[in-house]
Amino acid sequence: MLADPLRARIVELLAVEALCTCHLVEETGARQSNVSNHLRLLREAGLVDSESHGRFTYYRLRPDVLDGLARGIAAVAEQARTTTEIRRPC
Amino acid sequence: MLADPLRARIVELLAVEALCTCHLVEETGARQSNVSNHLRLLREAGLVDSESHGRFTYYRLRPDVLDGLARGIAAVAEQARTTTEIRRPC
DNA sequence: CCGTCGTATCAGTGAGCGGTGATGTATGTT
DNA sequence: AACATACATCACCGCTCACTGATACGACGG
Repeated sequence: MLADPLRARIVELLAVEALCTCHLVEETGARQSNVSNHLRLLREAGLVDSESHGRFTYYRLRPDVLDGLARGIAAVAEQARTTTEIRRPC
Repeated sequence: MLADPLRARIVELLAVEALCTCHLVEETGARQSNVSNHLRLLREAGLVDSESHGRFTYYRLRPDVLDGLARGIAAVAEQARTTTEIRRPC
């Protein structure tokens, strides 16, 4: 999900401030339909919230979701760190 | 990277204990070549370490790398949380 | 030394995904 | 009402990538 370059860039930009699609199109240099498609995926993944203001649609990140993701990875890391050195035989 | 189901499963399994390829093949039910290919990617990504023991190759997670990943995501979340509500005009 | 086991590598294949252009849909402006 | 703007959606194309089967290679046991 975050592996895609354009999606990662969008997330970076949204981390700084809430932006609408046209801003993201400017900043990334990507086509409008392309940006819109990625925003759709991010929305469906629950990573961003969209808010309509007239003709504009502002997007912002959902820090709680990102935190949950970070926590999940950190938990795996922690579990790996406390791994017993006993190895299962083949 | 972690989005792939099989790769995610492998990481989960390796979080519990160090395992060799044959174990991962058993546990996941995937083909040996498939598992081996994914382990190659995980190795190249620096997420796992491999250690040869005779015919066997044991894999273990690198908690520091996972932690770095988690920290990176948490940093973005934190930045997003302190975002000013001032919006750039269109 | 030959066969088996554990693993890595490779070419081929099919599905999924990112990118594009065209079109649709509101909203705002004149 | 007519038009422009901001955005979403859709069908199509091209490429990447996960998966497979075959093959190669080293390690061990007979």
